[in-house]
Amino acid sequence: MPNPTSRPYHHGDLRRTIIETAMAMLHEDKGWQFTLREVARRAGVSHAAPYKHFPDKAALLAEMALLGFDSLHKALTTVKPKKSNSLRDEFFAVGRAYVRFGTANPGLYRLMFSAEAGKAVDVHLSERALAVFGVITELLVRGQTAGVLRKRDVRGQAATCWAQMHGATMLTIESLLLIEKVGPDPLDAALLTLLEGLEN
Amino acid sequence: MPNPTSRPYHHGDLRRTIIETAMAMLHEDKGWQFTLREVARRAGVSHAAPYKHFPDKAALLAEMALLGFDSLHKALTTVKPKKSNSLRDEFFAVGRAYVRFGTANPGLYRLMFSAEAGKAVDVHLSERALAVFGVITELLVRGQTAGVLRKRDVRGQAATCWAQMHGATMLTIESLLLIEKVGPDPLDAALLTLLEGLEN
DNA sequence: CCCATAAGTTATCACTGTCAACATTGGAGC
DNA sequence: GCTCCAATGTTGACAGTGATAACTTATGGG
Repeated sequence: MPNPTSRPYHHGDLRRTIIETAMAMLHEDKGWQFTLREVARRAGVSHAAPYKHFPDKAALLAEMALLGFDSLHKALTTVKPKKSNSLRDEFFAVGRAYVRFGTANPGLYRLMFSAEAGKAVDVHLSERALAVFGVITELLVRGQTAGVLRKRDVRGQAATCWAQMHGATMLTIESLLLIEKVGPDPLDAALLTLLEGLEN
Repeated sequence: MPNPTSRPYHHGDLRRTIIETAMAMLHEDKGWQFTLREVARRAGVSHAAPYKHFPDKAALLAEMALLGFDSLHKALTTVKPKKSNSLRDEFFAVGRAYVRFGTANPGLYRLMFSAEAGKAVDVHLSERALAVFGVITELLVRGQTAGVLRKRDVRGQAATCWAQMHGATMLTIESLLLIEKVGPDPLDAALLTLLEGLEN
């Protein structure tokens, strides 16, 4: 007979719970300890239960990384510059949103670009990860057709922008771009310099 | 009596051997397994021997990261543009040297900017790590005084350059800047765009 | 020559990822 | 409504890891 005070034998939606618990742990970011057993413990489930939903620790991490790319993609596409419709404003808005996502979720962001997420290449080349690249590309294409940006290879430009944003994000996360060392607002300075290198 | 065929009880220079072995393992980069015990095994020493020279696994990693920064610093300072002395050439030479260092030593480079190297902040803020930042800054200052570069806050410019190079390096290491996806030479394109954003 | 101490070893602990064997349950088909 | 199966969860085990303690060896300054 089922004990009414204890949780039922079958959890019901353990897969989601595991991911959410793991995300929460990643968010706490305590020195990058991330044990599968601790996830199970926090989810109130035995240490082997996660293996019924993920073949591997790496599989769970890969799943989380992909969710991170989805989240980042949404953060970039839902950003709306306040009033002006100028490409410059949009460029800054997207850039700030990107870095803000990273600094708000440092553990997740690190995971997304870490080799730990299984065979990293597979994760990164996933459509969901490339969607982020697509947002930048689309923005640049519009800038080129509007005549605001120089007409160069747009993939190269997009790679440049991505590298700049990724670099700024990582250096911020790792506390390398300390404000007192590097000036008042390194991000805006970086975005401005980058934009001016792209503009006509 | 000492057995002449076996290694002597005291290794003699185990600290150096450990670091070199660990560096070699990092260079092989086989999926980022990095076991202290495996290091000891390869060094032909018992699994607890490294603890006589490093208090921690993190301490060894931190030491290696610092050596990496030294190495990167040397790579940047010893680069000599072939003939021309123009700042543009030097800028490209330094940028290429930076990314080349990262792609040539992906494991080490990842470690240098990874949170795993102990309290990462301490490592990064070390004088030896900031020396790399200094190389960029010095180059920019010269460019500004020569009137080639815009006279803006040089720390912000240096941060921008560092972020660009770091981002390009990481995206290359993680196989994200695939040539076929992104154009013929994303690095040169990025450096050119960056430079044009800095120039007068 | 002696012996304190640095430097290496073995043994052990708690913990992890992973797997196999077992237990429980919800639900599809009769 | 009953039965059985597959999905889901549990327990127990194994090898491998970081770390520490207790022990052993050799080296060099007095």
